[in-house]
Amino acid sequence: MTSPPPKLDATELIERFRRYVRDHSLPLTHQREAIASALFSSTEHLSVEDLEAVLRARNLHVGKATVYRTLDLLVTAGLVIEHDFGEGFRRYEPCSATSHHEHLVCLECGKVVEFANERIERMKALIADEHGFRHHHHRLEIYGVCRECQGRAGAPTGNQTATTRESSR
Amino acid sequence: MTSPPPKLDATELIERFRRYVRDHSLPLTHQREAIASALFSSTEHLSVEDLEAVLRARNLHVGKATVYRTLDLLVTAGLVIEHDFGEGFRRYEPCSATSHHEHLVCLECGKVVEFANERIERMKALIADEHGFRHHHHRLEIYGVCRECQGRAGAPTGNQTATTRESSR
DNA sequence: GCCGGGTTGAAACAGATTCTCAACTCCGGT
DNA sequence: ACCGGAGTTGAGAATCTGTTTCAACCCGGC
Repeated sequence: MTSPPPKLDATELIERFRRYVRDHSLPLTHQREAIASALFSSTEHLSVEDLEAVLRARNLHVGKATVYRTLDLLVTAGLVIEHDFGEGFRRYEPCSATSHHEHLVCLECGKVVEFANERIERMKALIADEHGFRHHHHRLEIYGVCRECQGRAGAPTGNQTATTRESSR
Repeated sequence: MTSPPPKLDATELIERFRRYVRDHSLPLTHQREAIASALFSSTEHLSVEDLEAVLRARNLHVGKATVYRTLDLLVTAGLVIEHDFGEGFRRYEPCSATSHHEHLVCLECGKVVEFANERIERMKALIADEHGFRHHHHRLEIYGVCRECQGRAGAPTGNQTATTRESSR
């Protein structure tokens, strides 16, 4: 009922990206490859800041405008999913093999766990129907404290997953 | 199964706010009353911009810093709920009598319809459990096109509810 | 190798929210 | 009613994410 969704691997995604770019007669620039590869090589939900860190670690300099533009392209191509967890900025996730999944977000360490639930899927369609809405997409996030963080209970936060950062907003 | 949630009325909420402020030995300023009263008198999901418009219409000048600070106070007091519908800014809603409800958001006109669903409520608790999360809160929004907007199909948008505004982000 | 359209990047810009800090207001004690 | 001090206010500056601008540059077809 809830299962860990396997990801398409990075090379497969890169390949699809190349195909997409080619098929749309867009130039395949170094920057685009660098950004796509950096994002696809991660299984986290990366923010632009995270992504820039990865690029920097690889000694690549890419302007932020290009990062944003390429992310938009990847989203349009359907290879990347954009998330807004209410932190004041967006996160990007390589498109997984499983059609749709929801997120559990840890309020302490920022960890994000994915889950899929067929029943919720059906229910949201039903509810949209009931209210005369043509369903387009939805967003379900459960916020709480993960098992590990419950361990060091009440600890005044501190550590952060690769995916995370102190979110004030 | 899904029902229109009745709101606590404005005077009740104002009263609670006064009590909260008093009990915490905070000064009850004109600005605070003005902001609370403006927000409580609406059943919409107001943005700060909306709220400032209401205040302006009442011929009250309140600095935006104060608006934000008072909203934080109201949220902390548990009298107002903060929402982020991914528009790039937040909306605020007077705390309703019904414990919890979700939102249907129209992508065309920005209308927000509320609904409550006991089954989803139970399910999200279950799922958090399954993954070892101590559930804190969640967020479920269904985005689609409302009946009215389906009527003038494909119309390039345009009209907006009181609650809304063009959202680019 | 040449050309032209699409891309890039630095910097300016935009919108929401927060911070700064001097002036001011609330309110309890007198 | 008056004082004093703690907390609040507001104008503007600052911050932060994200977008736009535009001249220089790169990709890919010829």
